[in-house]
Formats: sequence, structure tokens, C-alpha cells
Amino acid sequence: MPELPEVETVRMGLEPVLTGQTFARVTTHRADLRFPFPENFAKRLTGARVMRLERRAKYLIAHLSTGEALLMHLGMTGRFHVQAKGEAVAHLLGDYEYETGAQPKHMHAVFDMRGGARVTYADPRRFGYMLLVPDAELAEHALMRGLGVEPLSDDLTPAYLARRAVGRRSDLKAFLMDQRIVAGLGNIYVCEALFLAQLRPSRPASVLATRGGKPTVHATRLAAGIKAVLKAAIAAGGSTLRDYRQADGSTGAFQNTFQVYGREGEPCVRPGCRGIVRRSTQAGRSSFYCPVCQH
DNA sequence: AAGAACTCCTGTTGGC
DNA sequence: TGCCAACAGGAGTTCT
Repeated sequence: MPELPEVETVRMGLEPVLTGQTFARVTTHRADLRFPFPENFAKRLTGARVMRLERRAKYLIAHLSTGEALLMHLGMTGRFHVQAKGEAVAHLLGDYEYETGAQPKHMHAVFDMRGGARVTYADPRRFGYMLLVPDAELAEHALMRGLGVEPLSDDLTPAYLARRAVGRRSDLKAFLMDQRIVAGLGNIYVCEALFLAQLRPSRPASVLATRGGKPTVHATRLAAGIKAVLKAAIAAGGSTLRDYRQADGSTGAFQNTFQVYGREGEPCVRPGCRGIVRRSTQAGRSSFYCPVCQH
């Protein structure tokens, strides 16, 4: 589910209740998500203080006073929710849970902080996971080491895209979905960024590559399109399709602003363009694009 | 060795 | 209403 804007929105929601706060009690309701919870997960967290909560790519990373880092990924359907002390959670519960007091289905972990705030993690598909990694080893961890540039940093430039695209055989869609190139994009924002750049998802990535001199106009437009769509999505609180919620339970709003994603058969929104948005399948995932203004 | 296919898991939706 | 197939925001692993 969550791509960079959603993870960043969740990070901002969790920050005030986690940063500087100490875990009082940690409960898991099953042994594993995508991977098993770390050995002695609750024990290693209890009493630990969160020094800093950062996002890298689609990962949330809580740096702890114990010298470990709690590395979290939401997969497709992971949701963190913050409850203030005593806050009702009826909107998270089905009738059965509400009436019996049972844990909501798919609520796999509960973090109680000293001071009373509670953070819960739910994840129906369980593609998410949590790991504990020594802080000193984090940068070299297998999941972190190969990650590409942060798209909202100054590292993402037309020249960077042009350089990484040299000799690529894959299409632009696969190129941008590859976390080793640009970290944090997913299906939605790749489609939207390619629309803004007026590039077709099926174009070979090598169209970005420079021949000697300057980056191509494609690379320039694409770098700008990626940054623009991500910034706008963060400002809107992310995109809610099904499962995604901000940490306070509210939905994002950026799905109302999609230019092509999920708009198959609808007219292209670009002024003056008479195209009809098309859907195609690439690497088993849907791509949406305007066949008239994206080349 | 890059790139595509398959895999994990559950829920929802659309067609018949 | 029921049943089944297709599909969903990700990405590690296995294949070719």
C-alpha cells in the first residue's frame, strides 16, 4: 500500500507520541508478520526510549536508547494507529470485537508508551514487518544498503536519472519501481510522475540517458514530476485506496487528485488533450497512462 | 547478471 | 445469493 508519501505521513503522525518517549509495554498477538518478530521483541523494547523516528524509502526507523533501531515496513496493508489515553477505538473494531472486547482482527502488535499513549499495528495481508537491528549496522543492513536516492533530496537530479538509465533494457515503469534507483516510489506515484513528465510507462528507460553532454529533457521532466507528485501527496496526507490511514485514523486526500491512476476510460485531464486514459499490465502490475500526451 | 516470474497473505470486487 | 477469478499500495527469492 503505502508508498513514500503515506509512510512519511504516518511518520509525522507517530513522531509526537514516540519521539522522546519510552516503551512501557509491548504486546504481539502472533509470532510473525512477513518475517517472525525479533527474538524477545517485547523485552528488547520495554524501557527503551525513542531518540528519533526517521523515514528512509518506505521504511520507518525508530532509533532507540538501547543502541538498536526498530526497522518497520508497512507492506501493502500495514497500518499504525495512535490512541490517546482513554480514546475509544470503535471505528477500528468490527461488531464482534466491539461487543466482546476481543482484539480487532489483524491487530498484530500494541505499543503502550509511558504516559499513556498507545500505538497499534494492524496488517491484514501481513506483508509488513518489524526488525531490530544494531544502529551501527543499519547502514550496511541488506535492506538498506542497496537503496537508491531519496527522491525529495537533492540527490535526485536529471543527471542522476540519466546516469542510472544508461544501458538499461527495462521500461520506465520497472526502472522507477526499482527501489535501488529511486527509493520510495510505488505503483501509484510512478504512474502519476510519468504522466507529469509526459512519458509512457512502456518507453525504454534508456530514453533518459544522456549521450555525452547534458541530461535529456525527459530526465529533467521526470525528476521534476517525481518531486512534484510526492510533495503534493504528502501535503494531502497521502492517498487512501482501501487500507491506508494516517496515524490518527483519518484518510488521505491525494486519491482525489490522481491524474491517471485508476482512471481507465476517463478523459485525460491535461488541458486540450483529447486522450482517454488506458490501463496496461507491466510485470503483473497495472499502469495507467494517456496514449495521446504521453510518449 | 539484468530482468521477468513467482511468492507470501487476506480482502474486495465484478462477472456469470 | 453463490462461486470463482482477477486484482490490490510491496518486494525478496528464484528462475531464465
